[in-house]
Amino acid sequence: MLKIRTRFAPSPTGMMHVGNLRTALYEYLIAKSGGGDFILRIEDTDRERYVEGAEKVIYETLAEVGLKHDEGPDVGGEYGPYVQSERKEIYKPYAEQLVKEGKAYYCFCSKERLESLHKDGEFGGYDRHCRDLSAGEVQKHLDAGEPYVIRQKMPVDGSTSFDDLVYGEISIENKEIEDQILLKSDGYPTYNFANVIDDHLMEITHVVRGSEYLTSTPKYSLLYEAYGWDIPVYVHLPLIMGKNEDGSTSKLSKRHGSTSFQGLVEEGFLPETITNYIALLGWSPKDNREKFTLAELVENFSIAGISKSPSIFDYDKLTWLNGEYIKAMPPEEFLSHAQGYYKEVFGSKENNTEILRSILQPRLTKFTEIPWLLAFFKELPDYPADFFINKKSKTDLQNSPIMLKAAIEALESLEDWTLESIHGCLIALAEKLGVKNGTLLWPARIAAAGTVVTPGGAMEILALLGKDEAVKRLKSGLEKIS
RNA sequence: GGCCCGGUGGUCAAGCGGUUAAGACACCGCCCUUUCACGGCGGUAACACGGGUUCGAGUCCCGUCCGGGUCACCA
Repeated sequence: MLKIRTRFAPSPTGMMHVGNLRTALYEYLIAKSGGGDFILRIEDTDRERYVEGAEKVIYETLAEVGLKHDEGPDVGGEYGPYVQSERKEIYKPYAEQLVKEGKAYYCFCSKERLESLHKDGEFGGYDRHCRDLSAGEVQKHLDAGEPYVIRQKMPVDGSTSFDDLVYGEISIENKEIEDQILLKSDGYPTYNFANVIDDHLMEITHVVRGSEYLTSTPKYSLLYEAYGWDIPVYVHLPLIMGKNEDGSTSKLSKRHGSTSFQGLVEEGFLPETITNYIALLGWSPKDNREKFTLAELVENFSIAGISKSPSIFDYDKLTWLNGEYIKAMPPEEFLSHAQGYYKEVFGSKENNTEILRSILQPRLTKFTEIPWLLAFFKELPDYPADFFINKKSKTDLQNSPIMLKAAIEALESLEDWTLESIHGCLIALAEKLGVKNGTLLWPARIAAAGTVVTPGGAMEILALLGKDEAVKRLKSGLEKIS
């Protein structure tokens, strides 16, 4: 059996959309799960849409998620060059070969004429105006230096079908297929044409792409047939959709939220979360597993698990998954992600990263939440007295001052200020006072944080605050309700 | 509009002729708890519709409806 070769063929036109990334991921998985090669090819035949720097984004994104390509513009390979603009000279002879064989022809129709064709009602394609020009006429136009494109002659009757590993056999009437342009008037090949030539030359075995290509695939097959080449295995992927505000769905786009890999990362999603999540959009493993590293995906992936129906990108589930990844992080890794955000809150002030991690790690879904989660450390919010009232903890405006007063006294005499000592001190105090822990700790936490919802409990917050600031806040809380 | 593809809870989805129709996210409730979370337990919620085929259909066939894709000198 032939070695599997798949290719990711993005156009450098901007950010890396999650749909594209998912295609790249599946191409990588198909290749790697079968011991094959994954190739990167840049398709920049549209010089009008070319965006400076977009190529770099492609390299960086692939590197960041770990989709290492075996061949490509930056790593080389035996089938180069891997940038289509550098392959420009390759395509023309192939197009001309078809002209010589009578399978393609020169077309001198102006853009205006083509446009007028579209305006007149239902017409669905080129009217083949130049298809039967005589050799003499063609030569005349050529000699006059008129711009031309080369079009492939498509069969007029019958139908063309192909097999797709996901969608099965698909058949399209040939009358639906127009005489497609192979070579544009600027000398560049069209996407469809360059794609076929390159895939053949690069010996790509599996063509993997979004299902929006399903209806144009017969055109590809017809090209392979014209050259007498083997047709590759087709694997079309269901589309990723977004949900609109009115409840309808459409192709995922900006109005649905961040849709580029970069945007999601900026929002706080980890690259491994994104990879894991998009792998599950349109594919499911045999078992019910949800968490996969890239290596585990390679092990478990199979084309049979790809579904046909489009799926909606769900930010809620992505957020949950991100939290799972955060929870599973070893302490050092957690710290390296959190450090920058700690600085935003604490500045250069030293802080107990171990306590911070213990209160943050179980509840974080994104590291970007840290600043607002910890905002009360930076500055005590102005809070109303009735925050001290809590039914479950049995606290009210009468007993809260008593609790605070007792806590201040006990804490002030505490010599070393550690989580353990504070814990021991306050638990003992509650017992001494004959109240449940909550009755003492609720007011303490409110006074220390000035907010009802906090990561961690009273003790962690007091410990992190440091003795001076902690006592100061407790006292100001006491004043508030005295 | 023509053509192509799809249609299991709000979302991701398992299911390949016989199941009480999995699981996950979200949501709700209970428990735990020094708050909110986390965690544990439980709950609400689905085979688009109509015809066939079959002893038996979410699973196969046809039609309808709905959704999406595609109809460029874009990729």
